[in-house]
Amino acid sequence: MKILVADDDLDLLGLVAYSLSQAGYLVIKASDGPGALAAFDAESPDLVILDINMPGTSGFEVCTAIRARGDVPVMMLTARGEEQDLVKALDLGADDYLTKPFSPKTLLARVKALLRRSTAERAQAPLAAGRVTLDIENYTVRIANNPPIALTKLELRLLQMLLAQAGRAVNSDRLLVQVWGHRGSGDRQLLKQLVHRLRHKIEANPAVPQLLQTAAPSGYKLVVD
Amino acid sequence: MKILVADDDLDLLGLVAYSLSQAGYLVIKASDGPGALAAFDAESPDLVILDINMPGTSGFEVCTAIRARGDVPVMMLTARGEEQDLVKALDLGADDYLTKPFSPKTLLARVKALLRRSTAERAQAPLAAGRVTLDIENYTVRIANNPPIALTKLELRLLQMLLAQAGRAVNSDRLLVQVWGHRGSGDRQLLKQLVHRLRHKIEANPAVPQLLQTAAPSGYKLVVD
DNA sequence: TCTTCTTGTTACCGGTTTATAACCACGCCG
DNA sequence: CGGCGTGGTTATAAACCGGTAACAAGAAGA
Repeated sequence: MKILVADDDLDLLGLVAYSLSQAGYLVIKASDGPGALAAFDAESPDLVILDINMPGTSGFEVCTAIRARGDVPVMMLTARGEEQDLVKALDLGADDYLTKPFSPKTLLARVKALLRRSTAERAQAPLAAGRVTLDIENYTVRIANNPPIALTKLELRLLQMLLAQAGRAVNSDRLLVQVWGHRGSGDRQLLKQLVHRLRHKIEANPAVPQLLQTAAPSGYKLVVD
Repeated sequence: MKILVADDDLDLLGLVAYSLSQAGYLVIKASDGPGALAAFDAESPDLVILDINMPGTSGFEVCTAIRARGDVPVMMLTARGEEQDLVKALDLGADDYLTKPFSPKTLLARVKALLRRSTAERAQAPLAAGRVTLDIENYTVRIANNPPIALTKLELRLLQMLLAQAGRAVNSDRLLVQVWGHRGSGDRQLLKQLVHRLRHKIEANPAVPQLLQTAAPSGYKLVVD
């Protein structure tokens, strides 16, 4: 998870960045408004933390600009007792705010909550690579421009795993665990069957697979080109 | 918009309720945990404001119970300097919190932000989509220009959930939780029956559903054209 | 209280999906 | 050549799922 932090107070910036990176987040720093926007465009972070009081371009303007670009969650930082700011920030579309001073613990808790919420909202984007498009919601695949093909639960999961590593071979044991869970590990027959059925669905000629190919020495890969 | 407020401090409860109702919200009050849950089930509010420190059932427990029933936004109230509580509350799935004492202005700003976010998330779950119009007050649906059809409580909730995601498939487990709460989770038979009964009410030919269709491999969707 | 409507429970049917087993073809290596 | 491991295929059994019916339990209203 990538987090953009913008604050002109370099001490605070360093502290916030340190706390976040300790917690495993990748942090991008900016010390003014224009810098924050440039970094936003370059890095497309998953979350933005903005100080309201920055010289030049204020946090408000940056927030507005970010809102215009998409729905990345934005957290505003404000000095204590500036309720005006807070109301304005939330009206501009900020998702949360923190009043300085705050503890790293609080920061992390709020960041975590925001990220959880936003990833939960997305979650349902179609997964695609090359000519293969997977519609997880409707349990269908679409190859090139052909009509969508209905999939079963297991077929979907197998394709999902292969698509995530599109073009590269995925080990059989790994697939077994990912599709069936640990229960099925070691049972190659399950995978054989599933591949067989899936090929009959998605391949023009199942005997000579173009998409779902066998990869030596023990695995499969999805060729998407 | 309906807001449920639960606090054992009756002065504060009154103050909060007054501020909110002045702002045009419909307020339901509760002074303890069990009362809050009962009111929640009876009124299905759009937002819940919970004091953490209540005698008997704590705000945490109430919060957990509400999370289990759906994704209504929850705001927690906590006394200053209780960061443990705050972290715990957010981990339990609370969406926001306020530290006492707070001004009515702050309260309203946060409430507004939470409600805006949740309604945006729900993709403005309306009472109507395409030719299907749901009258929640009167427990009726209207299909195209036909006369309204009376619904039971469960039928209404099911339609409400499907209508909110009109056209898209909704997972059975999700429906079970949303309609029955966690109690019914895992019991597909309940859903089967409800769908069956509902189809007999709203479909011209229940055997070939045009509106309430089965979505592979485990869900239903409302087709509204 | 009695009656009616709603909801929950159990059972069964037919279809699909998944699991299990057996068999074949192929390449590898002694 | 012949065992052995691998992947592909076929066949069959078991599990699961959705739809339906019938009935019991519960809630609501007269």
